[in-house]
Formats: sequence, structure tokens, C-alpha cells
Amino acid sequence: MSTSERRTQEQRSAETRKLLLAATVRSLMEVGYAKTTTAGIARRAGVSRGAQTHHFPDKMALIVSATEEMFDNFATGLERLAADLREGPLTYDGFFDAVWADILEGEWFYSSLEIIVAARGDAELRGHLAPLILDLHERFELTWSHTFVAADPQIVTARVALNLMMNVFRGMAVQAVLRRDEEYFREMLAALKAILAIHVRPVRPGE
Amino acid sequence: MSTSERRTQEQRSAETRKLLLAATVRSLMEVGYAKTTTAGIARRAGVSRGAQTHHFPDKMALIVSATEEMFDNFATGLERLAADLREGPLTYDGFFDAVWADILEGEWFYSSLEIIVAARGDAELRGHLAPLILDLHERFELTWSHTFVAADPQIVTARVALNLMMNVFRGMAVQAVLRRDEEYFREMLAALKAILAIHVRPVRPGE
DNA sequence: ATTTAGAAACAGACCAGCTGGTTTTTCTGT
DNA sequence: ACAGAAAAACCAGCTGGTCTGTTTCTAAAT
Repeated sequence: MSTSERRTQEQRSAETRKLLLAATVRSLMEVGYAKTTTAGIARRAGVSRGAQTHHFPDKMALIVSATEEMFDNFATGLERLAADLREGPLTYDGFFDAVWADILEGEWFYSSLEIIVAARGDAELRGHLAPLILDLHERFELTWSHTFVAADPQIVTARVALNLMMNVFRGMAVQAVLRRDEEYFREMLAALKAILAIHVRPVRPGE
Repeated sequence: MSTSERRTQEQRSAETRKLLLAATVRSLMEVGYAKTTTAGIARRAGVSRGAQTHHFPDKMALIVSATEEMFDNFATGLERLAADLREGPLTYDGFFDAVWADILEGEWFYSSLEIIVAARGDAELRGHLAPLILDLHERFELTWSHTFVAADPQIVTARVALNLMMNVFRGMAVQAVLRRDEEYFREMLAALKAILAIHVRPVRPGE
């Protein structure tokens, strides 16, 4: 071979693991949890099944690791969008649009949905995922709390308002599976923006 | 046997079919789509696998029929709640509480979530379900439109407001799989009620 | 600087278990 | 007697985990 002669063991491992985790997420995205097989993941990763079992002893380890990485990526992306809103490049409307686009078009939401739904009927998987989700939500809420301020915190705090936004998006994304109705989504998004604008506004640099 | 001597053929068929459909929904609820098997359904229904294949040629037919029934049940329940709101027995707050409880504690939401998520990676299933979902949403929207009136339809129509409610509930129910945090849900529900109260109110009998 | 033993990474065959669909047989109602 | 309903055996296909063999790297010994 000419592309990568003499990689260190650590490099070989890291690359293979990375390929496998990415392939796992891709498989979840493309065919869903039920049809995601270890053989399919190995094929997608361009790696033998032996290599896969070497790095991840069983399917559960693969799924959990992939989820971990996936959650981290999404949270980081959201933090970046929030920073863009605080620091100027993104408008209030643009922020909502970007978050929604990220959920609907990114590979994050549907992959995590597959896993969450699978976890409902699988106590072991649930046990592994619950702490990951808690961390994720904490990162979300931390982001909201220093990116938005409430008009009247007595009624609706920034934290609650943005959690509502996320829940609306989750619900819409679930609907989108069987009904990708752009007009409906535009309408919902516009209403959501208008309604939340009454209760929260983004902080701006000087504040 | 003594419980049901001499049933007519039609009765026997109808009862077995009913048992199978109920068992299908129960299986989706209890173990999820991935672990729902035709054998498991027959066992839950207390019926032989032979009887199952006689009435439903394949798994798809069983799933689709069960979904059909399930959707109808849920829509009917929602229409009843809306009627109770219009005609007195249910308050504005009570209506929201009841819909949320129905979603979180009923067997409808999670069963349909299983199927919707499964449909994402299965074109045939998606084809069967899409029209059912369209019907369901139309029933919802019809219900909203003659149960609520908007304060200012220019900004948010009753239809849009109640769709937002449903989407928030969907999102919360997805979260609830891994994080059943009563306090969080109470907070969200209170905020949702407060926010929507600004934009819509229920119609009352005389109007 | 080479050699070489050992460990880690990787490849692929193998197998037991389960799933869904088909087929054959028995039973129940008309 | 006949047909629809129900039961149960059967089977081909796939899945995930294990097992065995091979290649690639590392580092100690020479």
C-alpha cells in the first residue's frame, strides 16, 4: 500500500474506531435501529467484522459509543449557533431557522430518535443512555441560560421557553417522517418565533 | 369450553382478529417494534400462530391494521376530550392535563412512535402509514378548529396553536423515555398553558 | 542496526438461536 | 359434505457472538 504506510498502532486503532462509530450513526440514519446489524456497520465502515468485534466486544458497546460521540457533536453545534446569536452573525429568526434545519436535515436527531425509541424496550440500553441524555440536556440548558433573557421570568424563564422550542422541534421532526409538509413547517416555525419573542430575547455582547 | 359455546363463524373471526390487533399494540408498547415478533403477538393474544397467519397473511398486514385501529381510538378519545371542554365538564387547564396524560400514560403515543420510527427505514411501511397519518391529522385539526378560537388569527390561528401543543407533547413524550422528570413536565405544561392562553380560548356552548 | 518474541489489530469462518412465511393437518360451524 | 377457522410442524434466511488464523506494529535482546 502507498496511502498510509507504517501507521502507529494507536493511529490504526483510532482510525478504525472512528470509521466504525461513523458507520454506526450512518446505519441508524439510513435503515434505522431494527435493521442496523453489526455486519452492516462493518461493511459501511469498510472494515472486517473481526476488526469490529476487536474494538467493540458487542453491539451494545458500539451503539453506546456512537451515541456518546453523536450527542457531543450535536451539543457542540448548538453551542456554536448560540454563540453566533450572541455575537452578531446570527439573527433571532436565523437562530431558530438554523436549529430547526440542524434537526431536520442533520443526521443527529433521527439517529438519536432511533436509539431512544429502541431504549424504551431495552432496560440495558436505557441504563447506558440515561446518563448521556442528562448530560446533553444540561449542556442545552446551560447554553440557553446564558444566551437568552426572559421578559418576565415569573411567567416563563428563558430555560423553559427554549426547552419548549426544542420540544416543538422534536415533535415536528417526528411528524416529518410521514409528512414532510414544508408549508406546515414554515407556518409552525413562524408561529413559534412570534410566540417566543414575547417571552424571551437574546442577550447581546455588551450586556 | 364453557365460556363461549357455539359462536358463529363471524364472531370467532372477529374475536380472534380483535385479540390479535390488541396484542400487537400491547407488544409494540411493551417491547417495541424491533422486538415485536409474530410469535410473540400470537402468544400475547392467546392464539396459535396458525390462526394469526390465517387472518393476517404477513406481519405488515398485522401492523398496519393494528395502527389503523389505534389511530382511530386515539382520535376518538381526543374528540371526546374536546367535547368535554366545549360542553363544560372540562376546564381549559383540565383539557391540557388530560391530553398530556393520555399521551404519556396511554398506550397510543408510544405504540405509534414505534411504528413511525420503524417506517423511516421501511419504504413499504411508510407507504401504508402515510395516508393513515394524514387522516389522523385532519381529524385533529377539525377538532381544534371547532373547539378553540384565536385571540388574533393574524398572528396565531387556533389550528396552529393546538398543533404546537401537540408537538410540544410529542417532544416531551420522547424525552420521557429516558428522563421521566415529573417536576420538569409540570413546569413545561404550566408554561405551555400560560403561553397558549394568550392566543386561544375554548369556545363555549352559547357561542 | 538486526533480529525476534510478543502483543495488538485485523480477517473471516463458524454456529446456535430466532424470525417470518409456508404447508399440512385438525377442528368447528353451516 | 363442505368451507372457513385454528393448530402445529417445518424450513430457509439472517443475526450476533465466538473461535481460529493472519498481518502489522513494538520493543527487548543481541
